[in-house]
Amino acid sequence: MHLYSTISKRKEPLVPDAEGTVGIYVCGPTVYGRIHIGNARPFVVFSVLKRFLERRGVRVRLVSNLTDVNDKIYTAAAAEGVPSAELARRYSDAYIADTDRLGLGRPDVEPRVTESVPGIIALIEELMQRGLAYAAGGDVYYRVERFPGYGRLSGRRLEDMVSGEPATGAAKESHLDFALWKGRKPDEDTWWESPWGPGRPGWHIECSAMAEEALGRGFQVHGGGIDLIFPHHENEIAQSEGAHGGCMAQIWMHNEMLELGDEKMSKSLGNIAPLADVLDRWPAEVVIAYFLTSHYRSKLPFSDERLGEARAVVERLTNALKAIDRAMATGGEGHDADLTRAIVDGRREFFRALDDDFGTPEAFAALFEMVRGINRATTAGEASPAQLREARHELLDLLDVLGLAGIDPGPAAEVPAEVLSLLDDRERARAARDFAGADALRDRIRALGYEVTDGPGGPQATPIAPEAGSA
RNA sequence: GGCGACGUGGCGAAGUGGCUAACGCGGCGGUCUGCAAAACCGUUAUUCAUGGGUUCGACUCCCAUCGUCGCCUCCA
Repeated sequence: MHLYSTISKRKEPLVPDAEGTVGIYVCGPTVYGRIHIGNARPFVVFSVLKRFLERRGVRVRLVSNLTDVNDKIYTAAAAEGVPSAELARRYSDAYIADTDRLGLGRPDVEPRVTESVPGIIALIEELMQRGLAYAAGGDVYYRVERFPGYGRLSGRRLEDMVSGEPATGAAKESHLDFALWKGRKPDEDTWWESPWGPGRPGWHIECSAMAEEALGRGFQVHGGGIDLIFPHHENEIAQSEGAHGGCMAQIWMHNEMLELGDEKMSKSLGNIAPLADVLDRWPAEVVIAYFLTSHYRSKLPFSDERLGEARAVVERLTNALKAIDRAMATGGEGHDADLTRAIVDGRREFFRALDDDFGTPEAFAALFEMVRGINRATTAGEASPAQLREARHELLDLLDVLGLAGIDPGPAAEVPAEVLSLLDDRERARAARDFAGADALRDRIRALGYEVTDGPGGPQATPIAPEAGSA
C-alpha cells in the first residue's frame, strides 16, 4: 500500500521491516482532561489502519503514548487542589475508558512519560555528548542550529522563524532552542532526579525516547494530528536523528483537524465536545463511520448533521444485512450471477481504495456498490440461501476491517409474546380492513418498544433503536 | 509577515491529463404498500472558485486573483 508522507509530500510505498512488521507510532493525548471528539480522529484512523494492514497479512505494532506529565497537568491539578500524579492517572484512565467505547481495541503499546524517564535521560545525555544539547540554569536545551536538517518536515527555514519564546528563556543560547529537560519549579510535585538536577522532561523528548524503546530506531510510520508537525514532530526528528543519525520514520502521516463552525476544535479554544458525550448520544459505529466516510487528510466538520449522515450510512449497511437474513428464510433456489459480481467487484475495489493512501471514502463507495447488489438480489429473490450466506459473510468481513462489524443485527431477538399477540390482533384488523384499529394496535406495539413493518413475508416487529439525544 | 493545505451538484464526499465527473444524504417521478418503513428503477453538475497559460486534449499541469482553514504561542 501507499501512504502520503508529509516529509516528501508524496505517496510513499509502505515497506515493512526485515521481519515483516510495520511499526507505527502515534502521538497520543496529554491527559489533563477528558479527550474530545477531535482527539478521537487519530485513534480511529490509526486503529483502523492497523486492522486493515493486519487483514492484508502484515504484522503491525501500533504504539500510542500518553503524555502524563506536563505544564497543563500541573496547572489543572493545582486548580483542583489534587496531586498532579493523581490527576494524570484519573484522566489516563478516562482516556482508556473513553476510547475503549469505540470498540476498536487498544494499541499494542501505550507508554507513559512517567514510566519512561530513564530512557529520556539517556537520550538527552547522548545529545549532550554530540554537542546538540546544553545545560543552562537547571534546564537542558536542544541546540537547534547545530542540526542541519531542522525544518525539513515542516518546510520552514530557520531564518523565517519568529521568536515566540518569552524573555524568560534567557538561559537559552538561541530563541530557536527548545527544552529537553525542565528544572523543577517549587510548585511542581511530579519530578525526577537527573544529572542536571531535579526536574522533568520537556514536551518533545518523550516521544523520541518512547518510540525508540517500543519500535527501535527507524520504524515505518509516525503519525498524529497535522497541528503537531511543528514544532513537535520537527523536534522529534531533531532529537532522534540528531542522537543516532539515520531516519526516524519512513513515512510521516498526519490527519487533518475537525472543524466546529469555522475554526478547529481544540482544548485551548474551549470549543470542545468530549468523546464520552458524543458516544452517549451516538453509537460507536456511527462515530467510526463519521470519521471514515471522510478522508483522514481532509478537514472534517463536526455537527449533529454530519453524525446524522453517518447514522444513515450505518442504517443502509444494517438494512442490507437484515434483507439478507429475511431472504435466506424465504429463499430462492438459484444462483444470482449479478450478486456474485457485485461481491467480487466490491471486495476488490474496497481493498484497492484502502491501498491507495487509506482511501476510506472510496472504500465505503465499494461497500455501497456491494450493498446495492445485495438489495437487488434480495428483491429479485433468486439467490439460494447458500449464496446469500456467502454474500453476508463477505460484507461483514469488510465491515470488520473498518471496525464496523458491530452493526450486524445478528439473529433477531425474541419478541415478547405480548407483542406477538398484538401483532396477530393487528393482522386480523387489517384482514377485516379495519385500518384505524390496525394503526391503533401499531401504536400500542410501538409503546412497548417495537416498530412494525409489513414485508413480503408478513409483518415484523423489531426493537426500536435508541434515538440520538435521548440518552 | 513566513510556511502549508484546500476550494467539485442542495448538502457531504471521491477522482487528479483523454471512455457517460464515483459513492452517500436530500429532492423529484415511478414500482411495492390500506398507510408507512425498507428496497428497487429513473431523474437531479454540458460542469469541477475566478482569470489567464501549457497541451491535439485539463476538474486534473503552470501562473495570477479571490476565498477558507491550519501551523509559526507545549492543541490530535
